[in-house]
This record gives sequence, structure tokens and C-alpha cells, in this order.
Amino acid sequence: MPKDHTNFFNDVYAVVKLIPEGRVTSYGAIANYLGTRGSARMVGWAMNASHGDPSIPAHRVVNRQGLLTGKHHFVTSSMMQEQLELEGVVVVDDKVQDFAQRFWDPAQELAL
DNA sequence: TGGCTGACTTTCG
DNA sequence: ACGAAAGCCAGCC
Repeated sequence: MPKDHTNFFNDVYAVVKLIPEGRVTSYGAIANYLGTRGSARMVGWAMNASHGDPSIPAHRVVNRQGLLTGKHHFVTSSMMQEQLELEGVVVVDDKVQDFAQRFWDPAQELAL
């Protein structure tokens, strides 16, 4: 396929786009699914580059604790929480409630 | 080539 | 339970 130099970003985008509505995942989960657990930070960085692609629900990607660590990178810090709430995700103090239930692991859902 | 950065994760104190 | 440090990989200068 084209552009193998952005393969990593492409995979990240693909996985994030596959995140069902009302679900959230973690950077580490995506990185683990891609086989690069160590580059969990890169996943977030990839999201940063995803700004040119509004189809990517970056607000559904949170850290391992369910905290909206990336909200600071959005247009507005509150937008991420608002978007999650619009999808039915309860967010309190920048933290996703019932994170264990809301958690969507690509390696578990897509690993068939 | 070498070194720095990063929306993370895990472990030690 | 909280705080700090190390580890990890990919991209950019």
C-alpha cells in the first residue's frame, strides 16, 4: 500500500475510527494492537497529526486511567468531555466513569 | 548519525 | 495512595 512511512499513523487512525460510539480506548491498547506497546506516546502524537482528519474521534482515546489527558490538545479543553457525554459516556473530573465497561480494546474486539 | 521530544505505561520510593 | 524516574518506539532537526 502507499505511504509506508506513515503506516503507523494510518493504523492508528484506522483503529480510532473503528472505535464504537459510547466506547473509549487507551493509547497503550492501540499501541499494543499495533505491536508497539512502547510507542504508546506516539499514538497520542499520531492523534495530534490527525487534526487534519475530523473523522477521527480522538476524544474516544484516553489514557490507561480513563483520564482525558489529551483534552488539552483539542480546540477546547471541555470539548472532549462534551463529545464523550454526547455519546453517552459519563465523565467526571476529566475521568471516564465505568471505564472498565466503556473500555474498547482493539486487540480484543478485532483480534479474531 | 546523533540526540530530543512526546495526548503513555509501569515500577520503585 | 501519591510522587518521581525509567523504559519504550517512531518521527523530526
